[in-house]
Amino acid sequence: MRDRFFHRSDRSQIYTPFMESSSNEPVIILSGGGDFFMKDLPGNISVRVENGKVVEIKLGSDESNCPPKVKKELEEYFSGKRKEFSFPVEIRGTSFQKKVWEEVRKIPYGETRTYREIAEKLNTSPRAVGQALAKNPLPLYIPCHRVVSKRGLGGFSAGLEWKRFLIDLERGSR
DNA sequence: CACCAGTGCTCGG
DNA sequence: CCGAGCACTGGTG
Repeated sequence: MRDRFFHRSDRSQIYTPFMESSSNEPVIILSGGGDFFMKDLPGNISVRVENGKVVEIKLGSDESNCPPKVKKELEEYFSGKRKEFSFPVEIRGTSFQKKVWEEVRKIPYGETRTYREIAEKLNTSPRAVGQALAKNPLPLYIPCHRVVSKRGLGGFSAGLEWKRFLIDLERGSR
């Protein structure tokens, strides 16, 4: 059986069975494309898989073809039926970034914390937390949209529209 | 050393 | 109450 996965540089087909790849080749799996997900998402999404694990989720990317397991979980999440993900991931970052991301993963669905609150738990500064979150390779899975500034929303790499959307989604007002 | 997805403070509307 | 300016912050390349 052949699936269609893509190199970042070269979008020609490469075959790698999802979750079973033995090669070390970086593989890109893309999703989105119009009605692939719910119609009112702020944008499409792409997912990158290497050696059977999701290593990058990109909001606002407009390509196509996502592994079925991941697609299913994302669609459930976006329709409000799923609160956590079970697909395999590999989290890549510095040790500090991993600490921040781990802490952020503890924030319950539908709740938010401030950058300062996260910083205090880790004995660091809000600024450093923001900087680590800006590098989050797995938005949604590492729910950085649940971290807001003390006054307003704070920032979001994929755009504040996404951040608002995700917070509203989890609040159930959607 | 110069960036930053932050925060608290101080002014002036 | 709001916004602009400013100092301070701590990890990163």
